[in-house]
Amino acid sequence: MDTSKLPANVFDPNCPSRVILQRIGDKWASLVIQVLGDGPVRFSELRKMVNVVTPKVLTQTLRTLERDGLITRTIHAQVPPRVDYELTEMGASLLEPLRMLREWAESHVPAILEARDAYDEEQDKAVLGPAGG
Amino acid sequence: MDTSKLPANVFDPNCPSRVILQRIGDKWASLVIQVLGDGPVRFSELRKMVNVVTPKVLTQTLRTLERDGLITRTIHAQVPPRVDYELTEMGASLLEPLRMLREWAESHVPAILEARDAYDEEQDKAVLGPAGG
DNA sequence: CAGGATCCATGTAGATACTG
DNA sequence: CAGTATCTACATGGATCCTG
Repeated sequence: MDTSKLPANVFDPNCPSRVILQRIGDKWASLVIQVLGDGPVRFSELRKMVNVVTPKVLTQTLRTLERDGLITRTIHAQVPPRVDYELTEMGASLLEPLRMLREWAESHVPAILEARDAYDEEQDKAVLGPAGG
Repeated sequence: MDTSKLPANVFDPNCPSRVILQRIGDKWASLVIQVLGDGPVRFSELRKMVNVVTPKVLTQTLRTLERDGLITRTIHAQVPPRVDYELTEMGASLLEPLRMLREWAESHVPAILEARDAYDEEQDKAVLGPAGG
């Protein structure tokens, strides 16, 4: 495949654009981004919104996002401590494609569930044999 | 959480729409879908396009996609054997959101790389200490 | 409040060898 | 050609405990 004309190409295993797609599939990253879409949120608020994530994992997620320039981390030197996370411009620009994907996902849930059901039934029949039903 | 009014919600850990997002981030799934965007492709062709995937992993990916109703698997009873994979209508409908995401990813690669560089430099400085530079 | 450190469970990818 | 079976390696997520 000739990819010399392209600045980036997901089909190239060495291309960083690959990791971006995987960032979207990250269990928490895309959720965090969407939560931050409404404005800055502090750590504890973030935890409440995604509900069941441990601080370690949330921190990991946030650091990765920060490193990639998608969010900023602002420390308020106060008592009690307060740290706000906010989308950067680049992070905000991801909101739209992400929203489309989320809408696709949410709207196709029933169809996918049906497909799975049908598939699993076929598999069961096959395992039981043609005379098993 | 009361989600009775919603058909689906990515913020609910129990909602299947979550796994869809992760399917997008799957190392091979989204690539396969995009390859199949041009029409049916057989197993060996698929392997060549994504190049480095082992048959086991590719099969796994394809089965999952098939189970979710995103692709179909057609066996041609011939010698040599031939199996074609093809997008379903639903699978094809994922092409658009996926393409947008891919474009976002590919176009933002430089900015992200820069952000990482900057971030890593800051970290190094912090580790060395204020008098270390 | 906002994490860091440590240990553990799991899932997913890959290597390798074999089959219809 | 198109897979399946088995084993291994590593990344990711989570539980628990501790700190500025």
